[in-house]
Amino acid sequence: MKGTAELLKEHQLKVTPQRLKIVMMLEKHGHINIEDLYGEMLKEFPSVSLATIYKNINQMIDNGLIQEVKLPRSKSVYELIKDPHLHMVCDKCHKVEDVVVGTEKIIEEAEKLSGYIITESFITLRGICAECQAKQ
Amino acid sequence: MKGTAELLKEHQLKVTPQRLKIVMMLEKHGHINIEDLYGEMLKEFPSVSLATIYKNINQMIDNGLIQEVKLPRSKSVYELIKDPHLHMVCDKCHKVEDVVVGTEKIIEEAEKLSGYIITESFITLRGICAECQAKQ
DNA sequence: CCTTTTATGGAAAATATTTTTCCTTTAATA
DNA sequence: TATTAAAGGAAAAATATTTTCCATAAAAGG
Repeated sequence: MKGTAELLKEHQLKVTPQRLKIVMMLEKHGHINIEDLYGEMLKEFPSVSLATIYKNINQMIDNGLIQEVKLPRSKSVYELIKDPHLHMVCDKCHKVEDVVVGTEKIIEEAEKLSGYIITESFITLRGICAECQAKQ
Repeated sequence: MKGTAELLKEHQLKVTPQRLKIVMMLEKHGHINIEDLYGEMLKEFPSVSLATIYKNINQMIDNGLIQEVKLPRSKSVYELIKDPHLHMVCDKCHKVEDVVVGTEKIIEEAEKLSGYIITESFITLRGICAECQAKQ
């Protein structure tokens, strides 16, 4: 397993305590929004600034370490970049999960119908997660 | 064909000149963001307020007439609600187009893998449109 | 039509979100 | 260590969105 500090260095980002914490939060939660990230950061760095959060998130995006995930009906979350996957959002508990599903069929059909050459796909599915189904 | 005023009435929205213009812009452009919509509105209603744009857009969303489309790397656009479709965004000219593609396969596989019951899907594909390919 | 009711539009203020500036401190590297 | 470049934090600025308040306009009934 790759260390968090190494991950930062590989993306040309100096290793600072704040950045380590941000990446560790992403590793732990998978997906997190600015507000929640700021709240968590405050616990460990009581004087951290929202500007620091934004500056770091934007740099991590620019350097290809993380990406923004725009979700229907809610604020964007951020995640470490990994193999292509789609997102599932639960309408009840609002958790976000990754799922790896083959998308070649859809992409080929869309290319054929539209004439586009497609370079990237963004797929989000809304529904009720298994746990919330069980709770009803 | 259905009149614009009727469309508003069907969604419990009073017919006002400003609302007619907003819906006509959506009918004409297909997709438009707040900034561009405001710019177009100003041409016909020089004293229109951005608050009016936002209030109306939000009401039209609440009443099921339009929906927000969140796009990667750019501002949200709005569109009239119609049959399910996915969005294609051109990296060169930034236009947004609808394409109707069967998504059952992906959704079934995602449901099976995740245990979710899926109620809605949001798919956006990035690439180069046919016209921009021809231009190179 | 005219009146009444209720919602809308617009101006301004308020709130929320994101970015920038400026200066001190810290990380990297020699 | 000493040096250099970049990062963090406070505050302000910029941007985006929502709310408030009131005059006006749309809808519906008489």
